[in-house]
This record gives sequence, C-alpha cells and structure tokens, in this order.
Amino acid sequence: MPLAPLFRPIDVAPAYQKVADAIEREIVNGRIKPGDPIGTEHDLVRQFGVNRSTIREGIRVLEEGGLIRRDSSRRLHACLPRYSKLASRLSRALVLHEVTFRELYEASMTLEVASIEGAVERATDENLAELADNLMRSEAVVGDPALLAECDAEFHVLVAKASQNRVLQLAREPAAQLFYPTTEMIVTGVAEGGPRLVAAHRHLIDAIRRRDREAGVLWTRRHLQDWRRGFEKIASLDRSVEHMYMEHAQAARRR
Amino acid sequence: MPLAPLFRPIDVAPAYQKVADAIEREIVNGRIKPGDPIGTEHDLVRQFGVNRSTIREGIRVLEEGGLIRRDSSRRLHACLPRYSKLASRLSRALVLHEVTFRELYEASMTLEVASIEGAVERATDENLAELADNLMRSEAVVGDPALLAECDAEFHVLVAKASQNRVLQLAREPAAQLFYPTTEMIVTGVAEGGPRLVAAHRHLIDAIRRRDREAGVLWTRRHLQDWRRGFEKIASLDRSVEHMYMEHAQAARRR
DNA sequence: TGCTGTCCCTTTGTCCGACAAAGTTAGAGC
DNA sequence: GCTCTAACTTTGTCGGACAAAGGGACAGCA
Repeated sequence: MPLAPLFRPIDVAPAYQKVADAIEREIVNGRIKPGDPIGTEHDLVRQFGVNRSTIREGIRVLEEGGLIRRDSSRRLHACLPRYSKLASRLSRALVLHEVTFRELYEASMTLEVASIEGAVERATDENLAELADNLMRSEAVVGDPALLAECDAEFHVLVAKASQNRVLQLAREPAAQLFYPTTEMIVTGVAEGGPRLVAAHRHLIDAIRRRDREAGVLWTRRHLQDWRRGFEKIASLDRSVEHMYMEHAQAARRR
Repeated sequence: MPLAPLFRPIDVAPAYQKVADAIEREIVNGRIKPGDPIGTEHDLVRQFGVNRSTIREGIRVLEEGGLIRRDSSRRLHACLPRYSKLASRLSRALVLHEVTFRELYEASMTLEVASIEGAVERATDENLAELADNLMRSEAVVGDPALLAECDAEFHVLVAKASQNRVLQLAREPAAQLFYPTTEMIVTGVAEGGPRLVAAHRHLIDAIRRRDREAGVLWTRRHLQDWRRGFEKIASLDRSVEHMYMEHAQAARRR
C-alpha cells in the first residue's frame, strides 16, 4: 500500500519555459489578441526580471509554436497559428512514424469525401470563383507535372475551405501535404493522368455548383482511386512514406 | 517584361535557425534515428562553430517541435514526435481561430466513424483487451464526471488505435482534445448521461468484436448525437470554442 | 558482497557585458 | 512638404562566468 500522498510534485520548470508559458497563457485566453505587439526583448527582460538570453529562449519556443511572429521590422507580435505550418509539423511526424501510403489513402478518402460533402452543402460564390480560377490555371499547365501537382494540392485546399469547416480543413492538411509530391510522380508516369485529373476537378466543381452531393462524393472517390491506381503502377501502397518527401514539407513550411 | 533572373534569392536565416534546420534535416532523413544522442551543447558549439547561446536557441526550436528531447539526465537525443503533443498545438490553434462546436461535431462525426470502421475491420485481440479494460474502469467511475470523461477520451483514442491507421489517429486527435472538457460538463448536467455513455462503449466494443460494421457506425453516430443533445442543453452548437478550454489541452501537453 | 557517502568532473540553466548590423525616429536642410 | 542624415533602439551573436544538478569513481562500512 503506497503512502498517502503528502506532497504535490513541485513545479520545477526552467525560467525560459515559464516565460514562454506565461506569454502563451495571455495569448490563448485572449488577453493578448492576435496582432498585438508583445514588446521588445528588453521590455520582457524588465517585466520578467530575467536575463535577455533566457527571454530569447522562451521566444524561440513561442515562435516555433506559431503563437508569435516577427513582422518585417522584426518586432514581436502575437498571431494566429497558420494551419499549413502546423500541418507540416504533423506531416513530418507521419514521415518519422513511417506511415504507409495505404494509411494515407484510407484517411484521405474519408477526409476528402467529408470535405466535398461540406463544400456541396455550403460553398459560397466566392469559393466557386476560386475553384474555377484554379481549374483554369490547371488546364493551362496540364502538360507540366510539377505545376499541375501544385494546382491539384491547391484545388483540394480550396474544396476544404469551401466546406466552411476549419476543423476538417486542418485535419486533412497533414495527409494532403504528403500526397502532393506523389501526384507529380504519378502525372509524370501515367500518360492520361493530367487530363483525367483536370476532368475530375471539373466534375467536382460542377457537383458543388449544382449542390449534387452524390456526384461530388462519386468524383472524389474516382479521383482518389485514380491516384491509387497510378501510384500502384510505381510502388506498393504498403510502402512507408519516405524521408525524402520531407523536403517538400519543409519547403512548404518556410513559405 | 522582367529581367531574366540572374541571381537566386540568398538564404538569410539567423544562425540559430540554421542550426535547428541542420539538425532537423539529419533527423527527418534518417541519418539520426529516434533515440540517438545529439551530443552536448558544447559538442554542438564545436561542430557548428557558433556560440552556445545560439546553439541553445536552436535547441529550443527543435524541442518545441518535438524532434528532440532531454532524457532524465537532461541529455539531448532525437525522438519520435508524440501525436498528443502535436495535437495539442492544433487544438490551441483551433481555439484561437474560434472554431464552433458545430465544426468540431461535424468533423468528429466523420473521423470517429472512420475510426470505428477501421477498428471493426482490423482490431487485434490486444486492442480489444485494452478496450475491455477501459470499459471496466469506466463502469467503476460512472458516477464521477471528471474521471468518466477521461475514460471516454481514452476509449476513443483506443478505438482509433485499433483502426491501425496512424494518419486517422493523428487527424482525429485535435478535435477530440477539445471535446474532452465538454464531456465532463455534459455528464455532470445530464442525469442519465454517464450510463448511456458506458452503454454506448459496450455496444461499440461488441460491434468490433463481432466485426459488425453497421452496428459500429450506428453506435458511434448515436454516441456522438448523445453528446450533441447533451451539449445543446447547456449551450449553442454555433458557439465558438472558448479560451478556457485551453487549460485542459495545456495540461495534457505537459504530460 | 552490497550499500552509502564523498569528491570531482561534466553539463545545463542562468547571468553579465559587449558589439555589429539593421531598423526607427527626429531633426536639419531644401 | 519632402528628402537626407545623424542619433537612437533593437536584434542577433559573441565571449566569459558561475551555481546547481547528475554521473562516475572510489573509499568506508555493515
């Protein structure tokens, strides 16, 4: 029988962590709003009563977490964490955990179908305009796998955006970021890949415009199955995502 | 007509960022494997030829990103980023973006249904044993909303784990973390909430064991609809997730 | 033998002071 | 009113310093 707990574990966090936590708390509970300035390092030195080096370590933590940024003049201010930056953290984690393409495919099937359902139900005219613009640009680069893959990635981001569900938007992003580089490979390797991709996008936009849920789901499924078939021509679905893909995610994060 | 690009944009990143990037690169492309030691700060000072303060700022970045940790003796080593830690970053972002409970509910409906489908298809005996154990513990604390909510959160993590799809596992986590505190409130407020919750879990385990997909989906839907009905008794689904919820996510992250 | 306490070395967390480069501000000059 | 310049501020980096905590070796003791 263990002894009755007489003492609570005492909180021994290094000072830089406490600095970061203190600022984080003010941001997440709204006392510091996104866009508000945080003050200079010297200000923080005075407020927290610790050395500037300590403050700077705390700032790095918050910066990496996406809670604060430095503007053009390098001054600190709070900001809304950006989905794509956070998502590339997750993509990185998925790569390190060596998830398989099958897992990516299965999860994406779920997430993209949910996105299109939301989009069919709630897309605005502005969403549709963005999608149409994307389609035009896709048609123009149908012969260039790299650019087309980029357009494809953007297309699905726009569909998710049209769903008006930011949780979904965020949830689909990590897997999508890992898809992107493979799309390029597939379009390169499969002759009719580019035109089929663009055709699927056209049908999807059409389904959204007509609020035709069945068609939206159907074409999303086909679109992903096309990806799958293309991928299986060059590799096994059970292969794990390779480290090389991280290059893309890293580049995306820095943007 | 712009001039032909004669120069590439040069990479002007601060030194601490370059240190972090260099170490990150080695980890994500596998030259440093999870668990490998990184070396002491002094080692890194020698290797990179910069000051220890600079090294330390770079380390903070990687630490926050979950790529490296300090073990009990505070020595640095590479590690696999933990889903729950990353997910709490995302939860934090969702709170700051002020997503509504409706968005959470809709996305979770999709993600939890997908999880149970995967679990029904692929759960192992070990997964089932963990779920059964969770159920037992839930039954024991059915009268204590806080503990029951904790069990409920764990239950759904286990279902996602049983789906054997780590992408799904990761995708559902951020939303789930925001659900958790509300579950406690609902079980407190609705008299029959606790027993219904446990009953749903029992049916879900049963469905997984019998590999009965229909039943799994059905009971997952009911379970979530129960949550929704309970929630609507105390607030509107269109209310945005409040900053106070972050307290829970923060606590979870530190674990 | 197995446990304990001690000394020494390493490592981390923190502090101080310093300086160049880049950005900001205020004022002079037109 | 506008531009240009000269302070001033802020950041990024550096060097060195020191206390506290851990790890390891070693002696002392049951």
